[in-house]
Amino acid sequence: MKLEIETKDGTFVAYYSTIGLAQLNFPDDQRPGKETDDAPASAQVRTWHSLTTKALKAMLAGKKITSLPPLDLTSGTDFQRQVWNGMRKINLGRTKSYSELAAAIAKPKAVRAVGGACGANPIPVLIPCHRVLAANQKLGGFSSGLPWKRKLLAREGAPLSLTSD
DNA sequence: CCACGGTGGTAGA
DNA sequence: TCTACCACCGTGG
Repeated sequence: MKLEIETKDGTFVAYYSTIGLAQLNFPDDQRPGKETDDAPASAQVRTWHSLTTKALKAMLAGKKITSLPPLDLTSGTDFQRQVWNGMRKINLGRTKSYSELAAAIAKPKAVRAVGGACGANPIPVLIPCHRVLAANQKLGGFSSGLPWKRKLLAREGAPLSLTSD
């Protein structure tokens, strides 16, 4: 099930499975989604979508998220889910480096793999992959465009010493 | 600044 | 299996 979200920053696209929110795309991001059918959204999906919309707009405004729909992370591997869970613990306005995050899930040497897991994150913004920086406070990468990463961090007031354009 | 080796996980052949 | 990627990190010119 595919539904759009209009924001001041463009139109995001959310995909829902029977479990919950499965994917969120940035505006103009053509990442393929798991669209199953075009039946009308069930009452449950509409409830989820309203939560997603509210949460996304809060994030874009740099505000704290109060509630989230259930997330369908079954597309990821165990390792990727560990990483995603780990980064959901990073608070608003805080950042962690890839190596700190690797240490947080008890795999201090799996640093590069953590980077890979961030890129595989199907639900950016709500799973705050943008709060993960490289070691020296450098920006690192971002699959859907570095400008978004900068923008999100700036909106929530995260410290950005070096921007490494 | 750049080059390089050591890493762990993933996708594809 | 084996191999070639990586949103990394430290060290060393």
